[in-house]
Amino acid sequence: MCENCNHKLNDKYNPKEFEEKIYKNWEEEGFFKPSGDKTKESFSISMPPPNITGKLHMGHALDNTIQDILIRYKRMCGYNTLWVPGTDHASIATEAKIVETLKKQGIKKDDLGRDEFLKKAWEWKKEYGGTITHQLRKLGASCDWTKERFTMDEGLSKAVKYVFVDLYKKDLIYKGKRMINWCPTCNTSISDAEVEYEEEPTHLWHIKYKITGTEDYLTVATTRPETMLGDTAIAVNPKDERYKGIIGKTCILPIMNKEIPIIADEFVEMDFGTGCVKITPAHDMNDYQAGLKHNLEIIEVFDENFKMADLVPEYKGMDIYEAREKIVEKLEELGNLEKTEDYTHNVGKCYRCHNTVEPKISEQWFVKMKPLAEPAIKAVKTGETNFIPERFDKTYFNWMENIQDWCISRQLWWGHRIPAYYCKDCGKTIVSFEEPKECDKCASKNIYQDEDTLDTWFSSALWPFSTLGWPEKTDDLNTFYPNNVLVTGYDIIFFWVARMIFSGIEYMKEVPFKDVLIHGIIRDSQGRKMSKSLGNGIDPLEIIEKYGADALRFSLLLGTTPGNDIRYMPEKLDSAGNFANKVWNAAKFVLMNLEDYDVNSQVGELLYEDKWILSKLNTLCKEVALNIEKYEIGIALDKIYSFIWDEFCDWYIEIVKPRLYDKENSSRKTAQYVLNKVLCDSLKLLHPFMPFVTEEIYTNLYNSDKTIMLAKYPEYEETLNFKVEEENIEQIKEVITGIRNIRTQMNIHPSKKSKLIFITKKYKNVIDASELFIKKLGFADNIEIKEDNKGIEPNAINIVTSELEVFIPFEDLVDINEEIERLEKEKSKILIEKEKTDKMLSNEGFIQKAPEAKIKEEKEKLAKFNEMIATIEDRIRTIKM
RNA sequence: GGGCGCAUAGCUCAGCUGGUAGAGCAUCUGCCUUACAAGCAGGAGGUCAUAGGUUCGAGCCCUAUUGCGCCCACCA
Repeated sequence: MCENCNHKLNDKYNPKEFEEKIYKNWEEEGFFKPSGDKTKESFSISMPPPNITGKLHMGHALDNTIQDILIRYKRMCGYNTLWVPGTDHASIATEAKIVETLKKQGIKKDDLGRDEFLKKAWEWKKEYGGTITHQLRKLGASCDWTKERFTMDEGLSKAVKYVFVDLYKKDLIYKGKRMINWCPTCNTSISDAEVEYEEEPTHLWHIKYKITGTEDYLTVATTRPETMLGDTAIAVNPKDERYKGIIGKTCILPIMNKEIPIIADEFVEMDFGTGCVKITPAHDMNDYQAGLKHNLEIIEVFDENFKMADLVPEYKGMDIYEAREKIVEKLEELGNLEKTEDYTHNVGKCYRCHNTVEPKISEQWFVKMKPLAEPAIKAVKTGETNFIPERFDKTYFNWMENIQDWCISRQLWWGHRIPAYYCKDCGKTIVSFEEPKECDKCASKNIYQDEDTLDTWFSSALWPFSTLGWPEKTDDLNTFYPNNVLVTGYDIIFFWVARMIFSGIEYMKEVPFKDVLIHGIIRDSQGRKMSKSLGNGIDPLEIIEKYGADALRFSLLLGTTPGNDIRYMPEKLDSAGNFANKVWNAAKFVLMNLEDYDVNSQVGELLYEDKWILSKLNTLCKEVALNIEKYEIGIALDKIYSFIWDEFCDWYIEIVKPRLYDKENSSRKTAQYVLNKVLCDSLKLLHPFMPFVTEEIYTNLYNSDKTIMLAKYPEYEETLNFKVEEENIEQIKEVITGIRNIRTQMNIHPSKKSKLIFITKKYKNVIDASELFIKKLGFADNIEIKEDNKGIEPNAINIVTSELEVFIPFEDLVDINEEIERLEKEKSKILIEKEKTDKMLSNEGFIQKAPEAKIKEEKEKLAKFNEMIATIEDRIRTIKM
């Protein structure tokens, strides 16, 4: 211990006292920045940029804790690490938020005009856009804030423009009139991925259409009677015997009293409804396709605000549901409504506002997906990018292989404005990085820019390289692309992960990340999704306030597996807090006992227990590293937890106390050395998971060192592998547990000491060397070692373990008959175990086919059982004599 | 319609390439032992959803079934 160490840990673990201070210090010291050491391998992560409208929720806390653990671990391992933070402009969500804010001030978006609106938006961004990044600091995220980016900052906007122009030139972006999804609430087109389907109860209305020139009717079943005003055909399946005769004829569209053709198309399912479908090309994806195929007229039933258009004056201006009602009434009145059935179907909803989306024919910009998807599929197939857990590649393939062109234009103002310009005079479209001064066809200066902006995901698709300075050829790009891992939830594989993969391949000629670590979503204690409307969300900031960030992080990760949802139990926080407190107290103990310790002093010979704990620690180092490399974070944390609590605190510290309290003890310094080393390494191992407590303790213990963050992560060392001593101490532990067990059973107070008589030859040295702590932990005042059990009085308790035999002469406390009974019980327990082994070994198949090592192991076990049984039987006989 | 996940102690979950089940919380018993009562020591609690199969051996692999959940597709 350093001489100038005057620090003391406070009596109580109180994270509020140090978390903020520590984080500030880390950031100011620049510890989050890459080491810049080019001789070291690099390791990089791009943080999934949270929306600027957002505030930290449990999902962010989980996502960023995982990333922080990985980056802290790699940093301590000596890698040149970079974790790039940033935020996303989130076009739809933000625009909605700003519109809402303006509305409260009595201002309408359209009255303000585009430029003024954007001014307000940037003001809003400046004021609230940083909220979440400040909250991430509370969590302990060790990202390099000096490299923080925003999807709409200058550099990233440049990248977006560059990509748009380039894809256009490559003919991978085009503008066209298509049927797209339109959100009437957000007032913009959205992509297929942005539509969520929800089951909704509705009706199936059966409507009769009169076949022209006959008295016969066709019945059509529909969920959308209001769109019938725009019907331009009725379709049946060509194979349908029922309708064979009428294909090619016409029927009368009720209300409109219009003659429309009866056509045949394979897409009509014969066994659904009546087998007749009304075709409304303007308002249904399938109908639109059919309309194109059969050259049908496209009649829009709704106006641009999704109110009824002027097809029938009576309905003009009505909203969809009102019109539906009125039209059904009208049909009934006309006698065209055959029947109404209850029906449940899927309705498309906008993933942002959750209102029903409408299919709409509209001119939009699209990215041609097939050519981009192909190499992106290949990259995952060949393992250039791996999903963890693996099963998510199926989700990815399924989507990528069936992908449709991506609608990227949005009728919004907040976002990257599409770099397309139109000549008012000749109508030419000019897509260019710079705003053109004149039309390159007719030289007209009468040019205007496309009003639309790009899908927010268009810019985030470039995130892993645009944040590193692309399209400039930067040093960072060279060093940190591709990223090593992307950490995100399965809910944005389509939105983001897939799009980053094809963008990375297209522009960097290399996948953006090697691994994609997928985590689940956090649910409430009843398994429900956390949501604003349910009000069941848990605020991570409140938890940090109450329990500290370390406890929150711990509670989010202990016992979790990649890809699985987490049901969040607030009780987990108690155990997390208890653990932090445990570490704190252990450190306090070590500190108290190291006051007179000089780190530079000669270390004496290591005792059995010293080697035992060092060997355990050594194994732990190896396993934890392996687990983290495999992204088994929950397992790694569990191992560290049980090492610190069960091995170090419950055993080693207790074992070593007598040595420490005896200032004359020759091995006292060794104990101090081991305590110091084990605590120090444990803190380092734990640091990526619980950065704050570990830092607070570490810098207090070793105040010549500025931070634990940059300390070397403990590694496995062959010289610290003490298998024999490990086994020896495990045996002693078993005996001590046996002694405690008996004493509890017999209700003997700790203050009553006893004598312990060990029967062993093999363990004589171990017991001699361990006498001090065996006495303490075994409540003994005297230890005797004998080679056999001759002459032991009958009223002594006998404890038999696989390697050792111990007697506790409790004399008058022992009832001989009870002792016999107890020994018989012990014997039968072992017999049950022995039988299992017996059965295995007497199985010929086992002997023939099981691996040698396993057979040997079982044989040894059997021998051990036999020995134990013999020992117990011998004892019973002796007592009875 | 296609795909995926989950089902293990009272609760929430771990369980690696098959070797005979673990943790936290809760519960019971005894302890204020000078790091920690936010603690220590000890205990109880499981036909690993069901039925088959593969195997010397299955919580783990295969098949089927049941229940719960998710994703994709979109039959009006």
